[in-house]
Amino acid sequence: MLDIRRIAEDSHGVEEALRNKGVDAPVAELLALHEKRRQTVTEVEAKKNERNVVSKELGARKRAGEDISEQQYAMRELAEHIRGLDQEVRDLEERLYDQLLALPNLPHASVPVGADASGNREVRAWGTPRAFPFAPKPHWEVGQRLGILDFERAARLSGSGFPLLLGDGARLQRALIQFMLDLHTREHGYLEVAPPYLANPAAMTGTGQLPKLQEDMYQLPADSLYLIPTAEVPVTNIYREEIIEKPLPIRHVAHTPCFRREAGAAGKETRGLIRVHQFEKVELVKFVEPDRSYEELESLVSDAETVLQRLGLPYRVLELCTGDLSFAAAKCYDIELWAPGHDGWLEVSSCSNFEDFQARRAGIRYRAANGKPAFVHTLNGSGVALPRLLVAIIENYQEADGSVVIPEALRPWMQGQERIAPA
RNA sequence: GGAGAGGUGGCUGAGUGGCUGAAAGCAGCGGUUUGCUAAACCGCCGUACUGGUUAUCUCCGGUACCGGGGGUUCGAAUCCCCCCCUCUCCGCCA
Repeated sequence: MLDIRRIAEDSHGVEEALRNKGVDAPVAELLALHEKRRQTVTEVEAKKNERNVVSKELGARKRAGEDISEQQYAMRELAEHIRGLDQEVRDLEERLYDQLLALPNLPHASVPVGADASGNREVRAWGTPRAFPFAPKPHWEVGQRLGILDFERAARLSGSGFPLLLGDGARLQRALIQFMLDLHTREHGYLEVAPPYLANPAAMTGTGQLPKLQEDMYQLPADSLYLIPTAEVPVTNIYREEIIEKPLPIRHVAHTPCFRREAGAAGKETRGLIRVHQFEKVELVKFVEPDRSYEELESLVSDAETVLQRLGLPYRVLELCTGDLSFAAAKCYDIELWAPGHDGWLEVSSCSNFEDFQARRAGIRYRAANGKPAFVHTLNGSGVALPRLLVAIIENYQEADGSVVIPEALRPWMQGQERIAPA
């Protein structure tokens, strides 16, 4: 959520920043609501002061045995007036709040201006795609022949877009999760957490999934809960409505399943494991002091990159332009893996600095150097998402005979197994 | 799911209609004492909104907040209603 006072101070700057993100913000209307609310609050508070003063006086006179029924009648009218003004303030605040909740975050000044993904900038690339002596196959062919992926039976269970891993496929995924959790906790200083997979509307609003992205989520209306689309939601909301007293930064890593409806998506970009309704992900989340959040963003990206480097998978890092930034992000890097069978790049991580956007929505604060409460900056990034990581491993490490070599760095988590061969 | 108990400031814990933004203790901050540490003593010590003042971190007021929402009353932490959460017991269950 944006700070209405910041909008008031620099309405033109805010308008332009939002336009770069492709949003036409009703700034004038927001400011009018804000001003009207302030006036009404001032008015009702004066009335309440009067009520408090007179009530105290009436109490004393009543105890002294005076007849105060006439004044009580006048006070009843005052109370009625106050009730009306209170309602007016509530209405104004609700309208203002709803509008502010619908506004996306402002892009950071360093973010390149652009309308869509074509404006993204490659900041670096790592690794060299392997030269194949044969035509590399897509992962769904390799995986189905190995018997580690079964899309048809999965569809019978749940519908299309739900993965079913079998045997060494399931085992490979489990090993990758362990490998990543161990890496981030032992070498990168993250504290592992195992959060709930269902979250309430307040949590979803805190991180920015609500109100805009309601249609993208699986809902459980009987219990007013949503299945989490990412561990970002439960982990970031751990400190909702708190003034964090422990020292910052706080770095958390969590492995969770993620659920996304992905309504409308279909075609080449969704084949096999590339875009699914349910997937596993290891997520990194940070709570940091505002003046350190951009260096923490760089180290976050680097922590995710380490996973791919250890596994020997070629990737590139993109800096997203203003038009491609997600709703809540001020700045974001995507990491994309090379997938030779798919013959394209696959996003496996998205590392964002939300600055105080989520913190303001969720009420996550810390004590600044002057002892006053202030909003933290929140960041998160995948470290990394499993299905596309599996795709990249299967496609990059496939052999002519249809087997898949297990990356050396992963073998300790696979009890030394070196390859997945046809059964 | 059923029955009961309870939700007060960072923590513990008083408070059943006005004298309570809230006793007391702990923790924290500042100071005195001290060779250092500790102890002792003194003071400070919630959040948000809002008016004025001021150099953005100042100062002086006001309003609201004792799980959330609504109500009764001139006046509610305190009385009533609904909801949420925690604990105990029973039931169910991985």
